[in-house]
Amino acid sequence: MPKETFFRLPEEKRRRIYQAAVEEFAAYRFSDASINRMVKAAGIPRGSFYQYFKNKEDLYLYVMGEIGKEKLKVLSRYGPADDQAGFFETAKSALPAVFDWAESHPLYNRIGFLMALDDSDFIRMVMKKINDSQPFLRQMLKKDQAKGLIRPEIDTDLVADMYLNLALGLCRDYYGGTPREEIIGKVGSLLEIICHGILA
Amino acid sequence: MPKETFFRLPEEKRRRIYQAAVEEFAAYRFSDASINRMVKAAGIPRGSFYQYFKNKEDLYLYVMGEIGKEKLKVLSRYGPADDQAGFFETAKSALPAVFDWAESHPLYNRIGFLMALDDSDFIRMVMKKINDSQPFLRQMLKKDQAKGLIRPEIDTDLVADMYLNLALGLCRDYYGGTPREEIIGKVGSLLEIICHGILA
DNA sequence: AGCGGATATGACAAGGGTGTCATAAAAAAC
DNA sequence: GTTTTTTATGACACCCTTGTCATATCCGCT
Repeated sequence: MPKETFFRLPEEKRRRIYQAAVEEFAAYRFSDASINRMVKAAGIPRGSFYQYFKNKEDLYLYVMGEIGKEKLKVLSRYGPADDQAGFFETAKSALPAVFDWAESHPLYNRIGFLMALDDSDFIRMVMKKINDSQPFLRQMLKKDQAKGLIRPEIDTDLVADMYLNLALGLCRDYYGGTPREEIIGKVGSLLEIICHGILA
Repeated sequence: MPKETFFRLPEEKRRRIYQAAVEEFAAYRFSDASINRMVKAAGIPRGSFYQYFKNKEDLYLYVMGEIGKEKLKVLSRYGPADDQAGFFETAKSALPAVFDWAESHPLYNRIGFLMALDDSDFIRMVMKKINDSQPFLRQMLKKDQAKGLIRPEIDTDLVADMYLNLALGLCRDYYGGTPREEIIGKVGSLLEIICHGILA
């Protein structure tokens, strides 16, 4: 949690600092991010930073919190998913929304991606917390299986991990320069394969 | 390539340096590895290192070369895979060999794993070189498709990427503490799902 | 105007990293 | 034994990082 002083700052300055932090964390993994660079970009003296935040971890958690808020706001605009829709329809229909999110918040998206490349204890902890707070995917698969849509011997949690892993790989391709159209095509193909692979 | 001086070194010292380098690269990604730590572990003065190697990149490439040699030696012991065997049988039957390799060369394996967490240009280049030199998996899938074992509309290169990505994820689980038996079970299930997903 | 708390600031300490270089020592050649 | 070549070595210069702290400045209140 940032210190009180930070929230008492004039709006403009606070935004400047936030922006610089986001850019730093989108350019470097948490472990490689530098407060020196960040304060320079924000145009504040180094000492001030420690007046606003306890340390780098504190800043990171604050940024993650803001990203979470924004994500919730955007996703809620897409309305609650059809309660009866299965995993595949949901995954497919959510694709545009996911891409819209990624392309309208490229920096936020990059921060999320870079988390997967960081093996520090701190980031592991953060990722675990985020994962535990988003069990939608897993529940949806379990529901589909209960309905008999998915073969009973399939481990749905494994499928969820599979999907998330593959998504991460595609995300990497995306940052490697593969164009959006191609990625969308690949996601479709992957879903198709998994679909064929687990359906009853 | 190390400098001539390095190869003229007494066997014992050379091995000591190599061992320290392997341990350093298995403990830290290339970008985070420190020559300071390495020379300390090897018990040689800092200046000597630069007498043997041009820089960290030079050392890394040398280690990778040695690992490659060792891998080739071990894999060739398992004999050439049946030329008629398809992707799934091969992948399944190769599982023990892969695990044996990983468990008998834990440090080498860790180095390979850590490469995937490094996004420096240098490591990207190294990974690309390694990937391009091992097209077995891709060719095998194409052959299966030509035989009509795999549906014609499937993009086999995508399947190869899929498999490699998933393997990487499981590797991560492995280092996260998931026991060998569980991983093997998961690999089997994943192969099963992909199999069902792409077979004709 | 004067006081006091909040804020701003850059120097500082202490640690890390890399690569170079002059010199010392050892080895080899003569 | 002297000269030449090879190797060994740690100090050095320069870069970076984080977190602290004494001091300066600002701002609101009396």
